[in-house]
Amino acid sequence: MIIIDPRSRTPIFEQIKEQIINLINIGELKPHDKLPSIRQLASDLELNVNTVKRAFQELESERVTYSLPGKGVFVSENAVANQIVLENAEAELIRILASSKAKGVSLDRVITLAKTIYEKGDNDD
Amino acid sequence: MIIIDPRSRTPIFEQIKEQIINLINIGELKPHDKLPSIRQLASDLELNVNTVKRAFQELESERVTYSLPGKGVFVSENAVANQIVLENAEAELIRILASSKAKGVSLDRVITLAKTIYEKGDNDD
DNA sequence: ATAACTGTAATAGTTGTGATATCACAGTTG
DNA sequence: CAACTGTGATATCACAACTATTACAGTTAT
Repeated sequence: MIIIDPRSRTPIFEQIKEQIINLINIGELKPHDKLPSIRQLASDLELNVNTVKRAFQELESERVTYSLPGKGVFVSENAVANQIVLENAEAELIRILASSKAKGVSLDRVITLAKTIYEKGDNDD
Repeated sequence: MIIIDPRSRTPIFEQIKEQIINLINIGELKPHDKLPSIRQLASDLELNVNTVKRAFQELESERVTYSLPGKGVFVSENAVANQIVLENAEAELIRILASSKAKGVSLDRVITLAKTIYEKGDNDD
């Protein structure tokens, strides 16, 4: 369900967040679906509970999920294309785009790269 | 010449690198131009010498500059649109684009943001 | 009610990184 | 020689990511 790359510069808790959000966006997870338990996921991914907890905590603070102590963590009603997530993603993207421009990456090149990434994979047909 | 934002999440040494590279790309700094001395720049920006040193060190390892101990640091002959810098910038951009996609940012939105950023400012006519 | 699950909380320790503060060394220039 | 330049090394601080461990409280099924 979720794959972690320990060697990535992207923090593990971020990878978890990202993949859960993606699963929601592609419809693999639907509103009110139950996520794997923090302990179970930590065990499966061979991570510490705190790491998974942090990912889930941030997802909840961004209104992607809600948690019921004792029961589990669930996908929020309005989780698809979540506004807070979108805004954060765009803010980061804008930073990197400005940096790319400063470093000499052309606009055409940016668009080419974007199209390449968006075209490949993750079809749900 | 260079402006540092201490509150940015981008490390200071990265900000220095980026702005020097940008100055080179827009022609403000030309090959064999002398950069301000490490100590001078550190003093001007109210930073530690080591922080500036690190920026300059990485610029040199990326062949953007070369240093002559006792004389100073200078812009490399082939510094414009430097290959190593470009590749690093693109690698980071690709990561963020993949992340943006996962988080639900549309391709159209990416292109719009890119165009906005690339259109404004920094003209050298 | 007890066992086995769930999320939550707190503390401590490790590692890596960004940044500072200092001191020392060596080459260059006036 | 004095004053500049880059270089090197060390120590220290702060913060972030991650792990380890222990504990507490709500839920569910037997």
